[in-house]
Amino acid sequence: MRRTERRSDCPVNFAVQTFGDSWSLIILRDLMFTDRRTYGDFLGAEERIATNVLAARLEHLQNVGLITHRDTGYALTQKGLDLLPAILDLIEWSGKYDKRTAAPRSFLARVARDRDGLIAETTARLSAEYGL
Amino acid sequence: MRRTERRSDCPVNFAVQTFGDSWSLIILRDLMFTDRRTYGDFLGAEERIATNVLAARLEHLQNVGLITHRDTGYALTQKGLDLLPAILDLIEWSGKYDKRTAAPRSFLARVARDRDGLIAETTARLSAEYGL
DNA sequence: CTGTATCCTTAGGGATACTG
DNA sequence: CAGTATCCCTAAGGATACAG
Repeated sequence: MRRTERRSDCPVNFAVQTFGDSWSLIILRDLMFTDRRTYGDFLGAEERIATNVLAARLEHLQNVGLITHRDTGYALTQKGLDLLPAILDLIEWSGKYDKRTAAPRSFLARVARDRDGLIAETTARLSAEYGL
Repeated sequence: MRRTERRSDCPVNFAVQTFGDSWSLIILRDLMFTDRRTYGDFLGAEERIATNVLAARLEHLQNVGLITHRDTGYALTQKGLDLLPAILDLIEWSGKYDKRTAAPRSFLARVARDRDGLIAETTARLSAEYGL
């Protein structure tokens, strides 16, 4: 994202400019689908983000209101949790087109067959954990 | 995307690394929701992409199989069209959180109330146009 | 353990002139 | 109209040492 000013008021552009870098979605994924919650946890993720980059992304995600920082670690905000449907769609899409995908077949099946239920269930669980 | 090798087989990562740059989704948006189909059309979009960048993104999107190039202009592939649900979710999310969003209220209302219907309708229309 | 601070590199992007 | 070709530049990312 070279240009810092908003390129347009298009909603797709808003999304791209808000979390369309190469690490934000990875961190949100961790907060949604894994038990990683702390700085050290995120560093342990398979993708091997650099320490300074992680710090920068965490700060950015706080600035745009997608996460907060508590004593227990980082937490999703409602705004961040509201990206769950979109991210599930991305997972479903990748599951369909990436032959090497690590997404469990059972999970992909569930997304395809019961997307709404999965969203409801996951939202409930995460809302409880994050106190939303 | 500094690292060119795949960072992991996580489906979220696959999506990020496939179209997670700052222009791919803008082009896909044009092919889904506007009548822009040609190089010149894309250049005319509000976001003002540079000519060389556009050419590079169009080539990339062809390489990853999201679009094709016909005499009539660029077209979505099935793989590209399959990103419609995710993009609609992003639009819905931006509509909710971006005060300045240019997304028409009527469209946002439709997405919220009848997402499945909207997807079906749009998919049908675009499938016909693109011959999928 | 949770970050900062540095230093460095490069891909991505921006501007613009040009070509078939 | 549909791109190429250049040149340039900076933000994003990577590596690693250090600090509280």
